[in-house]
Amino acid sequence: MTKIVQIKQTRIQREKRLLIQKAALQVFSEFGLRGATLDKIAKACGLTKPNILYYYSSKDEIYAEVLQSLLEEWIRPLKDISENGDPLKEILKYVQKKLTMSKTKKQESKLFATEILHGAPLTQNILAGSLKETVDDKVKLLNKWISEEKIAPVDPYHLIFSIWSMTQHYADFDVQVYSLLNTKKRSRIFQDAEDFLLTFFTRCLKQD
Amino acid sequence: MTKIVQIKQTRIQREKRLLIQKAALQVFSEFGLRGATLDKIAKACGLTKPNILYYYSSKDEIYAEVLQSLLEEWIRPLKDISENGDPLKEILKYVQKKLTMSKTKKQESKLFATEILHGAPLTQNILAGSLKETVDDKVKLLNKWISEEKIAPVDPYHLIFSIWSMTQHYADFDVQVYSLLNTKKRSRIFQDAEDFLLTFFTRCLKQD
DNA sequence: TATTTTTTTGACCAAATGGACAACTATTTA
DNA sequence: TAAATAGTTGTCCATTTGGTCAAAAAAATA
Repeated sequence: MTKIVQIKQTRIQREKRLLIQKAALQVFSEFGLRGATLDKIAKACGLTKPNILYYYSSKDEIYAEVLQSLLEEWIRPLKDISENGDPLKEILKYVQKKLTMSKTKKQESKLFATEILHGAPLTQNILAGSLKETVDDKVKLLNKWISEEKIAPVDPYHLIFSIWSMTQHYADFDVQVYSLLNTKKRSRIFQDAEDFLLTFFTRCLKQD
Repeated sequence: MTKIVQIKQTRIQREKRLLIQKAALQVFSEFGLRGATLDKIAKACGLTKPNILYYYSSKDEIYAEVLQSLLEEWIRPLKDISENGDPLKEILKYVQKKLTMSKTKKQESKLFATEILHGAPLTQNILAGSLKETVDDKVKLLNKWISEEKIAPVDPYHLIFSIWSMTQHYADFDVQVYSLLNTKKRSRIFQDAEDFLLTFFTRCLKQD
C-alpha cells in the first residue's frame, strides 16, 4: 500500500487557501489567536467550517501560515537599507516605508503586535534567527556611519527600536490615535506623522 | 420585602478582591480577555472558580475592573507635566517616568496595549473623554512653549504619540527586544534606552 | 459520457469553559 | 456562645468551539 502525497495544488486549492488566509488575517488581527473562531473565519470568507478544515488541518495551522507569510514581508524593508546611499536618506527612506506599511498593512501590523505581546510562541525562533541576523547586520552599518561621522552617534539598536515603535504605533494603536485627534487632524494623520517623523529623525541624526 | 444592599466591604472582601485582581491582571495580560479563563485566574490566586464568582459576577466584570484601575494610573503621569518647570526638563521627566513604568508595570502596559489593539471596546469612552481632555490640555501647553521658542517646533500630538510608543515598546515588545540583544546589552537595556531617549528628545526639542 | 478524483456540507462529537446553586464551613456579631 | 452573616466548594449545566465523518455534489480525466 502506497501513501499518495499530493504534490501539485489544484486551481481550487490555490484559490480557496488564499481566500481563507485573507479572512483569517482579518479575524486573527481583530480577535487574536484565541479570540478568533473557525466559525468567524468561515463566515468571513463565505465557506463552511468543515470546508475550511478540508484545506487546513487545524486552526493553529491557519494561524501559523498566516503569521509565517506575514513575517517575511515584515522584515524585508530593513534589508533594503543600503550601504551605498546617503546615510540619513537611507534611514529616512526606511522610516517612510515602515510608516506606509502601518497605513496599508494595518491588519498585519496588529497581528504581529499581538503575537509578540503574548510571548511570540510561534515567532521566537525567527526573531532570534533571521531577524536578529538582519538587525545585527544593519547595526554594524549604522555603527560604521557613526564612526565615519556621517550620522550623529546613537545606540543603533535603540534607533531601530524607535523606528519600529513610532511607525507601528499608527497601525497598532489607531483607535487611540483617532480618538485623540479632531476630525481635521484625523484626515491628515499620516501626512502629519510623516512630517513629524522625518523632522524628528533628521534633527536627531544630522551631523553638523 | 426590602432589598439588602451591602455597602461596606469586609476585610475578607477587600483582601480577596485584591488577590483576584492581581491574578487577573497577570492572566489577562498574558492571554488577553478571551484567552484568559476563570480556571487560570483561579489557579493563579489559589481560589476556586465558584469562589471567584462569589466576588465578581462574571469574567467580564473582573476584566472591566482591572482595566479601569489600570487606566487611571496610566494617564496620571501626563498630568504631572508642569507649566512652571523648564519645558525641556518637564518633557524629559515625563519620558523617564513612562520608561520606568514600562519597566515596573509591564503587565499593565501589555494589557492596555492588547485592549487598544483589539479596538478598545471598554476603553473608547475614556480615550475620547478624560484622556483626550488631558492630552488637549498638554498640547496647548506644548504649543505655548513652542510659540515662546522654549522648545523647537513640532506637532505636539505626534510628539506625545512618539513618547508613548517608544517607551511602551520596551514593555509590550519585550520578547522581541530581548531576542535581538546579546546578553551584555540585555542587562543594561533600560539604561541604554533611557540614554537613547533622553539624547533623542533633547536633540529634537532643544532650542538653540 | 463514464469513471475517478476533488470538493462541499449536514450532522455529529468531545472537550473546554462560563456560570448556577445548594450544602457546608468559617467568621462576625449580639 | 448562640444566631446570623459571610465565605467556600463540589457538582452540575448549557453553550461554545475545534474537529470528525460519511455521504452528496462538483470537477477533472479517460
